[in-house]
Amino acid sequence: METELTERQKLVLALVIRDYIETAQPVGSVSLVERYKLDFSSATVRNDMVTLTELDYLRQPHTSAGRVPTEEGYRYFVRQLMGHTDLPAPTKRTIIHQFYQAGVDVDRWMHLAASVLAHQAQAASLITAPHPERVVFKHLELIRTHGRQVLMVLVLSGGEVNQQMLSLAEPVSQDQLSAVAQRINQNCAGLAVTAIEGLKQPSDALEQDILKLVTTEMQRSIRVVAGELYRDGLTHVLAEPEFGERAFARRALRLLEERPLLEDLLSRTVLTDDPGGVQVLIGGEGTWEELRECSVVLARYGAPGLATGTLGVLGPMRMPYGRTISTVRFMAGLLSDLVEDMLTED
Amino acid sequence: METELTERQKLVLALVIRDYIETAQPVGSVSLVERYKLDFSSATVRNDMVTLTELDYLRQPHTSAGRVPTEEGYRYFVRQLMGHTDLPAPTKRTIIHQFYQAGVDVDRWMHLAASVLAHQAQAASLITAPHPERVVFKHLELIRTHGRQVLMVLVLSGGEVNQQMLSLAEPVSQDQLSAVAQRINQNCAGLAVTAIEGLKQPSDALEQDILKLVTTEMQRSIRVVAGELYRDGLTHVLAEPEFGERAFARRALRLLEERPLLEDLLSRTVLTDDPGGVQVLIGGEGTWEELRECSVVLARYGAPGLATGTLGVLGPMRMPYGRTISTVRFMAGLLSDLVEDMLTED
DNA sequence: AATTAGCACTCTCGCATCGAGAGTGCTAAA
DNA sequence: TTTAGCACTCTCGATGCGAGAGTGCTAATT
Repeated sequence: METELTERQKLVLALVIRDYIETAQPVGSVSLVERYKLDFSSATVRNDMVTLTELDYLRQPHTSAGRVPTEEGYRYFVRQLMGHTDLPAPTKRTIIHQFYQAGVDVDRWMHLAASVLAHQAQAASLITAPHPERVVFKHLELIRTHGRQVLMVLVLSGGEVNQQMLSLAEPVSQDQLSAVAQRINQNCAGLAVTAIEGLKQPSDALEQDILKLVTTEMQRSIRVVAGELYRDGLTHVLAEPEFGERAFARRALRLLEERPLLEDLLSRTVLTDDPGGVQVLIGGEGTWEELRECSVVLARYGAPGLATGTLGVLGPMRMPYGRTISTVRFMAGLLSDLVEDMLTED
Repeated sequence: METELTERQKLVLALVIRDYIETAQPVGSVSLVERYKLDFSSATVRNDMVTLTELDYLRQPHTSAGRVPTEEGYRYFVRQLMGHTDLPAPTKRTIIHQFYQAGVDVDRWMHLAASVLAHQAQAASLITAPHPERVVFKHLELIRTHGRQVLMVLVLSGGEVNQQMLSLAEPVSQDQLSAVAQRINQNCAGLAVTAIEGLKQPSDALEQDILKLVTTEMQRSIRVVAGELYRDGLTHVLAEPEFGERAFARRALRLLEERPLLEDLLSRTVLTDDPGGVQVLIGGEGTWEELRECSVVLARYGAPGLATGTLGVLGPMRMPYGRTISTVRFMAGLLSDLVEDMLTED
């Protein structure tokens, strides 16, 4: 088990990680005692280091170089050693300030959140828009725009709005459209997707088509990763020295750019619904080759059971976990409040 | 003037550029004659090269290395030497095929277009959504979503749709909202923004607020760079050898990531309204430090005077201009057709 | 007058060598 | 159990050197 470490060994591990995070250089026994004014000698540190190396918490790039944390080392650190840190109050105020001067547009909120997160964590950020977990039909509008083009605006529970353009087979007047919309609104208000599908279908062909589209959209909206994806700060990861090898940097950025990869990552990461819960993925966890040198800090936000989204940060494995985790946690809280606000008095 | 080049010198310049684009290596006189089986000697090529170097079309990284094109060299090449190329028919078919299997959602069209463009050009692509140049009010919907939150859906000419969330001071019923929307729709249909502002204002406070918002949105929508920005293929630029220096890559990607920079670029680039016209910006043109090693190929698309957008590609200066330009031109044509379709029978 | 062969010269790049520095592991003493 | 001492290892930067590629110049050729 993990409790076989002495207190001093834990301290050494923590300091090595801390130093390496700062300097990005392998850290040796002598420089460690000097730097942190330890009251035991470098030889002692060396002995502890061999133990830690045998346990696969540390690694040496080559004989006679300093030690570097392994993935396991980081994991142990995050789990046991790090302790809970919280964002300093002034930082919190700064974030809140930046945040609340946006308008009321959800889209802008998300952009801003991504930007703030990326800036604070000095890493790439990603956020999925909040989306309802149980979708209920609220309102439908059909608006004729040009020719046979019709705009369908579908409002679902949780404030989610889908809009989509349709091309009808033949021109229809706005009045006809309004009539269809009205009928559907009366019949379906408050129904979940299954209930709508079970509804006795009316004979009107247009109405039937529209209903089909509505249920399709509702189903699409129920998937885990739905809605828009917001990213920011991609260039931050280029600044890190571990990405001197461009191939690394490309792989990491590709993950953020290609949606299927990202959805895979988000969906395969079982996220607790616990709003304070922040997940830390270190070094791809053996599953994602693209993340070999990276870590991801993820959190779910929103109102559990009603509407949730995901937000996270991607950075180098050598990442200030304490700070990053508390930033992510704090932002998740902020966004949860926002969702809460949107849902009040439903 | 530029006609002081002999035919052979033009040929040499063209070949040097062509070779450099392929190999990314400085090209020397001997390898040039060998590679392209020229019927004059390397010494002759050398003589031409000194001329071209004096004219600032070529440059040598250091004495006794091969020649490399300068920005001026590329410009001359694009302007005079390149000749009009067109995309091969099979490629066109492929693109069209990929393209037309998207749905009818404008948002998805744009995403897809960015993706196709990035893939074809093997570079970073960017597209701005089409937006009307003369905005006319068409339709307004007000939908109560949650609590005092109201969704405003504003349909403008050209099929542009704005949606925005409002927080009202106090709760209003859906019926009241519909009534207000109906009144506004009747009064404002077909009016431009100025006409609406000149309208005698009704006494209803809510209606007045909404009208204010409507005109604000219409004004926002009229700006040159408006609406959503679509990007793709950012990682392609990392693959190019010139970005071995990470600082370069970062600067270039920053330009694409930070909206203000990008808007500056797009707005300061005077784009001809000519739909076939493709603009080529080589090496930042002395204005954009971020683009020192890059070139940008831009085109306007859409229906001039009605609704237009911009699309473009960012890649290394060492870029296959012929292919890229024809790809951009072709995509601009496709998107123009799309806009055309949306506008038919307005 | 334009082109070409020949040649000396220059500069980069890859490779090997070498010494300094940092760090380790081991052993013996405290 | 901790620590001092020491021999050993390995990287890294500097230095030197030779091969290769390319240039510029001059003189001969067409």
